[in-house]
Amino acid sequence: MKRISDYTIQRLSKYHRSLEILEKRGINTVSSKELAKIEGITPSQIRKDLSFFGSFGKRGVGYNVIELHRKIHSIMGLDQDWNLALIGIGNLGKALIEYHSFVNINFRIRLLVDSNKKKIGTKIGDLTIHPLEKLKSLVKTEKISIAVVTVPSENAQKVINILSEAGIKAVLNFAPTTVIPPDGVFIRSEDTSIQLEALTYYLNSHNV
Amino acid sequence: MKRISDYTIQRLSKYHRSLEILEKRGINTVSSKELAKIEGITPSQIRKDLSFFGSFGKRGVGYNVIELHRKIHSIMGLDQDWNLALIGIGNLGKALIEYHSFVNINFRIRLLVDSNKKKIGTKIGDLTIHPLEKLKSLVKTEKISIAVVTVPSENAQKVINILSEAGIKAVLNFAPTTVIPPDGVFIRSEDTSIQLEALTYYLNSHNV
DNA sequence: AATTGTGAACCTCTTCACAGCT
DNA sequence: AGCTGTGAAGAGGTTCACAATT
Repeated sequence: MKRISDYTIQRLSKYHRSLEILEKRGINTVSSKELAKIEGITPSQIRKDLSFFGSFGKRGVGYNVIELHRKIHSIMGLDQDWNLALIGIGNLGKALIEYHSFVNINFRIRLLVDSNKKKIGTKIGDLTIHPLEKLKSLVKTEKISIAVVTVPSENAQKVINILSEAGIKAVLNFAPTTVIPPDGVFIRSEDTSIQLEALTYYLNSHNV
Repeated sequence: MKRISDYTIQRLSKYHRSLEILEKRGINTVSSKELAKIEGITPSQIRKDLSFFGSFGKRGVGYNVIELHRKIHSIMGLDQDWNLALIGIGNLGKALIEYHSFVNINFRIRLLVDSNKKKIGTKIGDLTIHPLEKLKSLVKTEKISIAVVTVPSENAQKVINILSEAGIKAVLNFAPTTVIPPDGVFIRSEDTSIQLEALTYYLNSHNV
């Protein structure tokens, strides 16, 4: 199959969420026009995105909400559950553990890791904090496939390299720094300060 | 001036951060090639990004680190401080208040707002939680220009519309839902579940 | 009559390649 | 000799427009 762009993938995830809401409201059918209105994009964009994966609609009618939801669910790899490791148990890490929306039905934090000796061995909920050295074996026993990295910026690259050696192929990075993906590792970053600075750029340039 | 793409703005923010680190290390000069290595992108990308704003380098030499840092600092609107309002004081909101990297030198949370009557009037640090109804007047007195929205998804659009009416032009949205920007309002979103689902998509499709 | 699915056109972003400076 | 700045080429993403289908 032709490589699908990242833009398409992120939009699919949004469609997935919107379809879930429509489904809960008992709506049976949605057209690309209606969904586009919800998403704030064009109908063609939606049709094009879906076309990479098949033909899910009925001409003259639209898409069956339940069917399309299920289809995207499967495309996104959500037919299975995913076990996460959280690396770096500071304020942000703790907030993520408690953050309700984060503990989605498909994602479960199964492993806590920190390098601070004072933290190692202590518990949060029913999870014990482990040292980085144990990562390789714990990744196997806990069947971890995604690591969430909330360590300080200066340690992020090093930690991600270690994760890669331990067999982790996907990382969600919260450290506000550029990290270079090791071979075969997917990294996505959430970087609040970049977002804020993008806003100040626009505010600043808009008032000139 | 020609409209600058969002990609360029986000990269400038990254260059800014890298230059800060180089500056602290006492490095005087950096070439586009060297900076590109740090950022994991091409040298032409960096030169092109900078070219939208002027010519800051010396041919045959490279860029003066301090000078380029200062220039980007100014482009990004960081010559001034920015006052933020935090709307929605749940777990995530509290984490953001405490999150050290968030309290950058240029950004300061000055106003807390929530709609829960039990929370209104209580304090976090030296800030009191105010009701949404007082927003309009408080935005003025506290000189707020950016709102950070950490309310539940179902309230996000409504809250953002109210923020817009109160004169807010820039929003950083953490609610995991699509929001349509009111006229003249810049919105940027951090959406952890989209990032995670992008990762599961890649993990899933990579193993086929 | 309405809406999908899609090739083609269009637009935007990235990379190339080289003239111009230091 | 080395590196920037930039027009042109290339790659990639979005929108158009219309035939196909219900």
